[in-house]
Parts: sequence; structure tokens; C-alpha cells
Amino acid sequence: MVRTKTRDEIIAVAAELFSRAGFKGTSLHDIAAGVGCSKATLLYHFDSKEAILAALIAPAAAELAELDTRLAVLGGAARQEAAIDGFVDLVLRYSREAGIIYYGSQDVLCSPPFAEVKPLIDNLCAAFAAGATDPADQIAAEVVLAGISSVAIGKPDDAVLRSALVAVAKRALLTPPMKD
Amino acid sequence: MVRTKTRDEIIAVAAELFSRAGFKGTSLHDIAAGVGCSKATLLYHFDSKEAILAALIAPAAAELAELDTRLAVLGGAARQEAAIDGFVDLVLRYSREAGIIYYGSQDVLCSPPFAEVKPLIDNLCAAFAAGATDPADQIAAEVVLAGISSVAIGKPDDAVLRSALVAVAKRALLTPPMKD
DNA sequence: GTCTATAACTAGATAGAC
DNA sequence: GTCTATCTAGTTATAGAC
Repeated sequence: MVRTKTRDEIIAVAAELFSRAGFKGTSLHDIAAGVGCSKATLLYHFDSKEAILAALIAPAAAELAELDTRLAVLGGAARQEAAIDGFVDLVLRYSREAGIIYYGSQDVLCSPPFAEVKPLIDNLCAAFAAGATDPADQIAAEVVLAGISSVAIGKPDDAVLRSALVAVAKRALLTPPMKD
Repeated sequence: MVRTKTRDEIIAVAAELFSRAGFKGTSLHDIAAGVGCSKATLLYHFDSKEAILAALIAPAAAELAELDTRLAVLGGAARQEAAIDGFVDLVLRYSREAGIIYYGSQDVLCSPPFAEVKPLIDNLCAAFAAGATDPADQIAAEVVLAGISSVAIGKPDDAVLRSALVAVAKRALLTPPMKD
């Protein structure tokens, strides 16, 4: 993976456009115009439009895999808390990439490197549910995971947002103490 | 608005395809193949591809507007509860349409009839927040609204899912009783 | 490493026969 | 009301000059 100024700028512009208009809704012409180069230059640096997508997703996917590894050695409540904190942190630092992954339609998401992301999200959802057997608790985990992703998308990292996301996750997921 | 068998079938097939591959990711050819007719037939029944989208979204948008009207005369906790119940009901009965609206990229969502949907969603979010002034509570409302939409999308209406969505919304939004 | 020009293809939409 | 054939414009990707 060679690093050049133009290559990095292509990734930056593509990330911005993909997150606003979607992968299918963004053409090579749009990206080239944003960078200030020709379409041919894009395809000199990347094999294809999909290769641009793969390259810009890669760092976020790698960190998600890291989080997955960290969670694997934990269990129960500690795993749940680490999953919440870790995911909120990740989605705020990669809010554009999260949007691209999250809003990507099925056919785009079935292509690499998304294929490897899917099981990591499933693991994360299981960690959010903290081994609950009640279907309602598993659905709650899905709601929180999806809701956090959706709200964080496109927003800059921010302390208030970060703590609010963690707070609502814990309020929604921590089993309520019987009655009140 | 004339009702014909072919017209309705076009809407049904388009709804299915748009929800799986997105508006941009679905071609007239795809829809025609699904219906078993030609592209020209699609454009005999509808002025354009976008007109198909508008027609299939219309019933869901109309019901959302109805919900908005019902909520307008309520206040406080009653409004919040009615918003949660009403939205969960709506999104489960129109789970495909919800996906199309929810996952639609910006440029698609800026076109009619989506322009009128956006403020209704904002009102709904305010009802979820129940007039809370704390930014964290408003963010919680966004998370719950987005999470419910996302989880319901594409799923059949189901009593377990319905009650679980309502339950997680109430757990996440009802302000916790001081400490525990 | 970047460009212009263009190939090869697909899109949405139209014309006109039946 | 549905079709085949076609138009125009836009798409990804390649060729070859600089």
C-alpha cells in the first residue's frame, strides 16, 4: 500500500462523497472534480471505483477487528461495557466510514472488504446483549447498536455526543432492577 | 390516481427491489424483469422512475402525517407514549418503505415526496424527547428513533418484535429515577 | 504521474407498431 | 396496454501522448 498525496486526497474526497450520496450515487467524475484531477488519474492510483471504497474502509474495518479481539477475552458485564465504550469511540472517530458501511445497500455490502465486517458487527451485537436469552433483550441490543451508528454518522467527534451515546446505551441495555 | 393490476404489481416489485438494492441501485430493467414486462410498460404507468418511488412511498407518508396530526393535540408524557406506540406500529406495517426512506441518500431524500417527510420525522423526534432540554436526552431520542427504524426494516410485523421495540424505547427514554 | 480522447457499456426515457 | 427498437446521456475503464 503506497502512500502518496494524491492517493490520500482521492480517499478523502471519495469518503466525503460516498457518505453523502452513497457509493452508487457517486461517479468517478464527481470524485475527480472534487480532487481537481481527471478520472484517469483516479484509475491510475486505484484499480477500480470499488478499490477506492475498499481502501477508504480499510482503516475503520481494521480497528473494528481490533475491538473484536479485545472483547473476545472478556465476558459478561465487562464485555458489554467495553463493547459500548469501544463502539461509540470507533463510530465517532470514523463517522463517515460508518455511514458508508451502514447505509450501503446489500449488493455493495456483500463485496469485500465488507464481507469481513458483517460477522464483527454480529459479535458486537452479541456483546451488547451480554448473553441475554430473552429475544426482547437481543432486539434491544440491535436497536441500540443501529441507533448509535445512525446518530453518530457524519457528526464530528464531540464529548457531549460521546457521553450521551454511552449513557443511552447503558440505560437501554442494562436490565432494569425488577420493578421501580 | 388510477388503480390497475399492472400498476400495483410494479409498485410491489419496485418496493422490494428499492429496499434491497436502493433507489440508485435498482434499474428500470430490474423492475421490468421482476414484473415480467418491458421498461416501456413501466413508463406507460408512471412518468419516470422517481414517480414510481413517489407512488410507493405515498401511503406510508400519509400515515406518518396522520400520526403527526394525532400527536399535535397531545402533550408531555401522553404525547411521548403515543409517539412511541404509533411509530413502532407504522414502521412495522411499512417496513419496506421505512427502509427506502431511511437508507435513502441525501439527493434522493431531497426530492418530493421526501421533502414533506423530513419535518414529520423531526416532530416525532421531539415527541420522543418529550420536551427535554438536556442535549443528552435529545440525542437519546434520536438514537431510539433511528434504532427502531433500522431494526424494523425489512422484518415482517410480529408481536414479539413490536413489544420489544416499544419496551426498549421506553426504557431508554423514560428518565431514570434519580439513582437506584 | 497526469492528461485528453475514446471505447464499451448501461442508464432513463421516447417513438411508433400492434 | 404492451411491445420492440432506438435515442441520448451518463457510466466505468482503457489507450496512448506528454
